[in-house]
Amino acid sequence: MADSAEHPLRGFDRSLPMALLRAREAVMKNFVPSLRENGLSAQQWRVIRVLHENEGLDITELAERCFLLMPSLSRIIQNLEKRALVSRIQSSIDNRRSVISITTKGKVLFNKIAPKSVERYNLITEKFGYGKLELLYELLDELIEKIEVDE
Amino acid sequence: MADSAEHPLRGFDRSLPMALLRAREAVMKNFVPSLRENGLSAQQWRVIRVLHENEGLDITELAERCFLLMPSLSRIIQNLEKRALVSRIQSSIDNRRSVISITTKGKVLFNKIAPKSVERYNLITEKFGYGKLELLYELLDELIEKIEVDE
DNA sequence: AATATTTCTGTAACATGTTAATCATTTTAT
DNA sequence: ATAAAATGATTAACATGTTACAGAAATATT
Repeated sequence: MADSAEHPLRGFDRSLPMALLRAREAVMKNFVPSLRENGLSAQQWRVIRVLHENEGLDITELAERCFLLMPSLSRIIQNLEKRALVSRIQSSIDNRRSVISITTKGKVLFNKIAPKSVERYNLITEKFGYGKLELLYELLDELIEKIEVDE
Repeated sequence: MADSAEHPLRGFDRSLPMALLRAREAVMKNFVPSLRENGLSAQQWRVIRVLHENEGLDITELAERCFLLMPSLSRIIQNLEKRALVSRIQSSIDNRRSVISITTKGKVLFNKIAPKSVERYNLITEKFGYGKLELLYELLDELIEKIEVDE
């Protein structure tokens, strides 16, 4: 009864990855432009934000927390470094490792953008409802957790 | 009381876009490899899938249904066309318009991959629970709807 | 100590995301 | 009918996603 013969492929509009993608796009819309005004992509903003929360991370750790793959992050750091928004220090203990930090200039940019992020989040909370938002977080966390068990 | 002074920027781990992205990645993991075995990216699969559901779409319509931007879709179609998985017919009514259809070869590939997609979906349903999954869909739909009102 | 293995990081190559610009074809306005 | 505006699709240019590979340094094994 649970075999695929009785559960044909869901209509594309009802596929879970698409629903998640659409929701993400809706949430990000109207925030990306304000990032662009400040010369940042969404991914660059992720890096700045994580480094602001947690100064001095090696690139592997940073990739995990930003949920970026190493090759992408490698290029992003090179870009941000050129613009002096982050700095790189070679570890003296382990010569393979680089430690990345946010610069003062990066912090200034963070402080300029952060209020817009908060504003966006507050608007969404207001429109959708605090309780539902919390419920959504719980469901998403549980979904991830249960999928990733023995996988 | 709802001003940003009392609601500072959420920890990055609790940001809604990240939660949605992580959930999406978890859902797609272990399906992308089986696509790759068949020489398709996730986006190419989306196009094949939508064309299988709905044969004969112009590129603008296809972009909307696949949730792809036109430049991406334009390249993807060129790729799939070279591989004879889709075909393009110039509209005789409107010379600007191209109508894209899935080929027999494309349908064969679809039928090869679709069961794996169903299998993946069934596994997730089993692990997460049917009721919760439906609830998640409803929440995501409502989130999108409420965000997009007058925006 | 010498070798093998693992780890950290980077590069290569190609596909896609994203904004802007372009080009041809319709459609609208005058 | 003609000029202006809108539309469908593509290309350009750059950033990122993704898999595979490579190089250097640390660690483990022998």
